Amino acid sequence: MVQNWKENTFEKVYEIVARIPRGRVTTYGQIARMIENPRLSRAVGYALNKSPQGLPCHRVVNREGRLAAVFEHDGIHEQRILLEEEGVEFTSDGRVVMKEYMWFGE
DNA sequence: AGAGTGACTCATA
DNA sequence: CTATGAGCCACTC
Repeated sequence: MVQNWKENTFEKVYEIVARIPRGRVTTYGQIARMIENPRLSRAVGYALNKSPQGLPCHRVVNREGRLAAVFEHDGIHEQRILLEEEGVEFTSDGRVVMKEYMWFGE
């Protein structure tokens, strides 16, 4: 059915995010490619904004290796703490070492 | 239907 | 490196 393809797409986004292994990160664009909509990166971000609770959205970063500014409150990046707990390394710029920790799915 | 916005990305300068 | 413009999709008014 095509009537709720949108919900389907969003569901896929949630599934993928929930599927990100511990200690790994991925990007919006990568998720978009996984759901066969490479140009959906923007909508993916929107979907994550409306994402249900319990989703490890802190493992989703942009191409630079940084997470959305909304995750930062009072000058503290909670995502960094969470990811560091999982073993993800950061550069001195505060960016994730994408080369080592970017997840391309299975 | 049209315009504005946003957790994005890419190409140029 | 930063700054801009453009393309993309979904949502809201």
